[in-house]
Amino acid sequence: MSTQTVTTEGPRSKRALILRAAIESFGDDGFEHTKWASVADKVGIGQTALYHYFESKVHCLLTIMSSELERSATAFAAAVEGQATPTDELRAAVKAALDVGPREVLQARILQSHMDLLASPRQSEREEAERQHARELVRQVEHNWLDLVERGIASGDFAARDAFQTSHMMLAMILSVWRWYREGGALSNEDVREFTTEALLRLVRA
Amino acid sequence: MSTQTVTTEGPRSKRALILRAAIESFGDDGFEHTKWASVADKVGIGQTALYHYFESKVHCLLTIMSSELERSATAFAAAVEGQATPTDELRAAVKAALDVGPREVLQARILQSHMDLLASPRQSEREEAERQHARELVRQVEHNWLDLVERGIASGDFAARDAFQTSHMMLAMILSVWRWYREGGALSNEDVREFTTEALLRLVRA
DNA sequence: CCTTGAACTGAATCAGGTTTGGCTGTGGTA
DNA sequence: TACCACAGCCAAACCTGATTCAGTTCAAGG
Repeated sequence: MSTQTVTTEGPRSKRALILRAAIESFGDDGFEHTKWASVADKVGIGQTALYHYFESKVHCLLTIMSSELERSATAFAAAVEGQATPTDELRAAVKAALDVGPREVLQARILQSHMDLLASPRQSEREEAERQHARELVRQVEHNWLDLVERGIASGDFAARDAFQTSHMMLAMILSVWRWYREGGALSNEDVREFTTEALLRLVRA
Repeated sequence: MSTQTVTTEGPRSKRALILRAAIESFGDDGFEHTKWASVADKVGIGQTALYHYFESKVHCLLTIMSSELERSATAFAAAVEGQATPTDELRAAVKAALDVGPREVLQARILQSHMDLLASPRQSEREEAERQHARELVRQVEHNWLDLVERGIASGDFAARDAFQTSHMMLAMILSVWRWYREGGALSNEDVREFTTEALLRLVRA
């Protein structure tokens, strides 16, 4: 028995396929609107087989959210690494945040739409663990930006203003892009990055 | 028979009470997490009585969203009315958007969390009608801000930059407040309004 | 009184996520 | 070679919570 979800991926594992299918479905049709069974269909397995890999539909969602958070946290660190000034760091961080493929866009949208899920505790042990993990990563991402702002203020590159509000606002400005941005729309990814970077700099510059 | 929802409020109608209870529950615990029946309990009626007023749980949610959109659209119009310059208009609009009571904060949060619901069509007629209505109001609100930006650019008060991206970003900056703001927290409503207004002005000013 | 319709209800029904119990095939090992 | 453990899978039963059914109550108007 047991719905002991796998931690070490076996060679025949369909975990990655399920995640991929779930991201597409959740991203395109919305989480509550997609039937868990339809994800199974997409992968080509029975509905109950899903429970071999995830404890529940929500657990799968939390996993997707964590993975997106993980990506954006590490991308930030990598981008900022070795930049000369806070201004350059900011440019690099924005590029890292916005220069992503279509799957990451979907993940970002999914993450944003269900951020509130991280607020209240989960019944199940594994779900709760995943939630805690995601919360930690959120803190990490927020901390990354807060730190950047504070470095900028300390160095005099950025104006001395409430760093907390500033960093939250920056994050909101960046993430808001996914609300309206569509691949192949009037504005290219490059355009958006350029605009967003300048907007952020206008916001913080001394 | 029929679940013909009431359009003209009768004197014994509990519609307003239901909405009030639903806003509290959806706002505090989240829409998917609150049981429709518990809303009925809160009001003191049987679960099925809810269907006399709303076609479904989602229909109630859509109604709440519309009402919040309506409020913010008209508040914007009223605030901007009669201001001398686009800069003054912006100040007034931000004040109108952020100077709201606790119930409106909840409604704003509910609205944001379920914006994606407006994307895909609904099965039921009345739900779909309410969705269309809400979409129209969203367009209206976005249009309000876009217009403001364009007026500002035309008058030379604001710098000439992509008005579409600018207005979306402004909206995001304002709405992001509800993600972290809590009544009685370290920052007063006044503080936040002040900070946000200045941030927006820095963003658009020529 | 009698009728009408808003307001309401308890008892089904239904949909979808989840649990149960068991089957299959592969890789390691005695 | 025989066997074992366990990842991977499934059909059918189950449970929860939203929704529908088939009425009942009650206040106002004629």
